[in-house]
Amino acid sequence: MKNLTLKDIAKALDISVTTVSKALQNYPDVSPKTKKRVKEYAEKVNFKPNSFAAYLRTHESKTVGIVIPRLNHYFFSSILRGIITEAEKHEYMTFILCSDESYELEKIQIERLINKNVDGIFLSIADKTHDLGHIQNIIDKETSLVIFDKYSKLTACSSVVIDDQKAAYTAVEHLIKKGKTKIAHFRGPLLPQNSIDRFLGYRKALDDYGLEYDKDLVFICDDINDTEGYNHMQTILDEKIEIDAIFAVADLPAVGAMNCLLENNIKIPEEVSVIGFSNWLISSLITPSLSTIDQPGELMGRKAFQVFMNEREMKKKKKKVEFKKYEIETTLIERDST
Amino acid sequence: MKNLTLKDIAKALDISVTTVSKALQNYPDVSPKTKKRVKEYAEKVNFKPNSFAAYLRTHESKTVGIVIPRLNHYFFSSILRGIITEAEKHEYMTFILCSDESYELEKIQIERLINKNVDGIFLSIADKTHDLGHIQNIIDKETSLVIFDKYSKLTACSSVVIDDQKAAYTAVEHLIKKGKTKIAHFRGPLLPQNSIDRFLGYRKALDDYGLEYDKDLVFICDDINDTEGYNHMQTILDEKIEIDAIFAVADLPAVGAMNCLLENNIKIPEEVSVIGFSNWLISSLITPSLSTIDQPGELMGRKAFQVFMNEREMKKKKKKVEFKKYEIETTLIERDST
DNA sequence: CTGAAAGCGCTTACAG
DNA sequence: CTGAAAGCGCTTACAG
Repeated sequence: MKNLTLKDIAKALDISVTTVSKALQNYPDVSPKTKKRVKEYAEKVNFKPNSFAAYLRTHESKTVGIVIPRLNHYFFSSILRGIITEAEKHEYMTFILCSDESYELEKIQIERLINKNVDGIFLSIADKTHDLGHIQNIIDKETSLVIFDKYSKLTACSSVVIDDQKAAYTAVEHLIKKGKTKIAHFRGPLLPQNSIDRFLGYRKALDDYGLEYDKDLVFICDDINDTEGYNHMQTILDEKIEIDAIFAVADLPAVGAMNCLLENNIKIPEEVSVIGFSNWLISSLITPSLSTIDQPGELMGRKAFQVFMNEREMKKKKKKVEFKKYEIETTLIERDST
Repeated sequence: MKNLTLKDIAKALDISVTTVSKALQNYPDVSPKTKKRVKEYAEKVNFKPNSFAAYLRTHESKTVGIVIPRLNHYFFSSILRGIITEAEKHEYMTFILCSDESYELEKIQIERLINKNVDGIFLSIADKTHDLGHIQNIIDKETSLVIFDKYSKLTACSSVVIDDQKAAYTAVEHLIKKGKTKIAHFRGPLLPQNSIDRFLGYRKALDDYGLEYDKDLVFICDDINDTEGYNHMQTILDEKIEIDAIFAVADLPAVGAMNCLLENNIKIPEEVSVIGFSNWLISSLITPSLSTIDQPGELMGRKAFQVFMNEREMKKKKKKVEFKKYEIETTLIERDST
């Protein structure tokens, strides 16, 4: 079944292609009568203009792309959901690509999106990304860019993030208020800003409450998964490091740590409290349920798309776009592990 | 920064646009010398042909679309990963849309994809889909279609699925071999073929091992989540229905049931064994860890894309495409809950 | 208010 | 082996 074209409609109604095109786009210089005829007919035959042909003239592809570091990841899936849902409302389609936390792959994926002429790119910078030239590249083309989750001070674009430092502070403060004094931190890798910020929030809470910072209580998770949490906890036990609480950079390492504690019959939260970060589905389903910081992914995704749309409108009106850092609120979720 | 065009290259090398185009596509009627010049230059300036313009001639968009019922869903995320990874290898880009298990939305999403001129659509039919007219619609256009996860006998297309009946049989057989005789089934909704098949596998295992089927031990999960599993288990306790095992249609209801059992201090697996289905990440992380059926999503996704590519090749060679049902192997994963 | 014409950036049948 | 020309399906400046 061949797709209908403007030409087909023009022929059927015995008017010109030009008039059909203008009528469908509501040009003011088409008579109401003609407009009505055209629109009714187009509706009847379910005509949709070919987006590829339209692009060639308008340079709008009505397409955006997302690059995320992980695909099978609760938080990023929530973000996807937010972006896609909002995109649909505005008749946008969304390409998904994954960087696998690799700098090289991230570069390639961005290039792919640029070559597909997307109108905008949504990016969460990979953990291993140490250089932002490829991101500058997006900005140099006329493609819009919105960064989410991972913030970077260095790029000329808007970002939708949370206040990681504040959120981490809240988590650690919560542990302190529960009477904990020897709080370990399972932190993320060294490069990404959010793992740095969560670490800083941890330190600040210790400082503010007069607890001494002990670098031997900080463990790095290079991959943010349960195994790393488990292993770090095992190390703590093996080396008899004294702790009474853990603040983990994310829920999975927290869950890993809890499983190690459970296997060793260490009581949670009485002997060791554990708090995670992100509020993955799993955190409410395990026993004991995991206290955590809720990081509203879907909301962040929606916001990111809205920012993109606004900036696009501004550009179309030739107004100057001001880049902003949008911060989404997080909440402390108290459960049984603290 | 304007994008380069064939024209720019032609001008730079002082040859015609035609020759540039042919050289880049390795036409045999271009001299090796010219080819080399063109290719080297194109490489140097990082030229990529505009895919929208190319589409207008070739009617290949190098774009596919996926419609899944759930976005934040471990199994579907694995499938996404499989399809996207394979698509990338073949220079395809992937649109993601979500039907939210709704028939109406599924219809709309498919129409959207068709209007974006995707070369192929990958679909897991929504639970609420009761009519397949919109799917026939894809087939009527020249768009390729591959169905995955949810199988339907009625559509003229290939599908990549598991043998749900056999997999369910294996799960229930496992419970029986552990000495369980009063096995409840938390089944999925009535419509989708896979929830029917898992139910049939359950019944067949009971039959084969001489256990009587008792319809009062079958509970329907309309939404396949933990809450439904929890609630059904609560009902069983409230109504003092005697069971010694549960086979759940998926991991989440199994986890919900386990949480209800734990709260009531009922020993797993001694008093009640629980087995799930799918092998979500969570099943290995909870305590006790959940036995389940591994359903290799990423593999299914890869296979689905390969099927699409093969059928596309066939079509290009004007050969007849034969639709097949590809079955991916599942494995029983024994853990602590059985 | 309507429409002929140019052009977006490609591909390819055809002529030389 | 090379290139002029037509055409994919739109949009829009321009003429009438």
